[in-house]
Amino acid sequence: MAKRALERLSRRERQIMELIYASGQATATEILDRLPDPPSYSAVRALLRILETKGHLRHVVDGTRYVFLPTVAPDRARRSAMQSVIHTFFEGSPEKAVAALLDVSRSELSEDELDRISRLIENAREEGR
Amino acid sequence: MAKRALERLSRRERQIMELIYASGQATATEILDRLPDPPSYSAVRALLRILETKGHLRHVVDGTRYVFLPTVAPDRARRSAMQSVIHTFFEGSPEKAVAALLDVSRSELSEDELDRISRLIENAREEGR
DNA sequence: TAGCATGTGCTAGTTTTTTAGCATCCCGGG
DNA sequence: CCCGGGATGCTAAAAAACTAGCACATGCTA
Repeated sequence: MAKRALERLSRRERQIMELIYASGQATATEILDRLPDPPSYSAVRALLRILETKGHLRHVVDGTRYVFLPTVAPDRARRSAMQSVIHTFFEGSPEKAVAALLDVSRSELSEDELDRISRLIENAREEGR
Repeated sequence: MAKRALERLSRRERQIMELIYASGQATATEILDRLPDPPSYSAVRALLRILETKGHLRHVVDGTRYVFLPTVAPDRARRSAMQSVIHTFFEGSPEKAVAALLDVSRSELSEDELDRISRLIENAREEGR
């Protein structure tokens, strides 16, 4: 699957994929509820079918409904998304990205979280040796 | 300007905006060169005009050409993009986002950069007090 | 078991996006 | 001064995206 998959989707397709990534999985109704400028229910279902055809989604049956999931493993999707942001908005510089990240979430970061983040960096440092 | 501006753009519009964010500014020709599945030159120009009309871009004249720039300050755009990724892919957790970030850029992070990143976190910690 | 609520599949049609091509303008060289 | 290259503006039309609505299936409950 292409790395820049999200890039090639239409507006609605992308909105839907992002919703599903954000929640891990979703039914047509849930998506409809969360979609901005919500279209019709049918429209959502049509898009889900298209996304499934294109290979971006799969579904499992839950009683009478379909629950949709990304075909790409969450972990892969995350890395890919992060890499993409670093490239597009931070000139490829992880450092600048971290700065913005801290800046954006400053207010909600607890001491504990900062500790854990520090530790992540220590680990990275050690593995780099 | 809406925070989720990128969300509402069409496929091509978004591709172009991302290119321009990535390079800071660009001419029609440059964009054409970098666009995946490149359309015609005219098509690119039409899209640039639309983006300008919608208020996402502005241009300055450079000799005979137009150089296009985002109307949103880079800094704002960055934060907004980062926030968006954290929300969509990391359940709103900055910690998870940092983890992925380090993971993705591990190979290219020097000791120095890790130092500077550590310092960023120290600063955040102090300001939190 | 009939009726209702909630699902899905599909098709046809509208709307938006995307595209190409032509007319025009401006600059620099011959 | 006249021409060619390289820009832009605009419009019409092709292509893609998006949408609505109908037909049918399933489970629940009165």
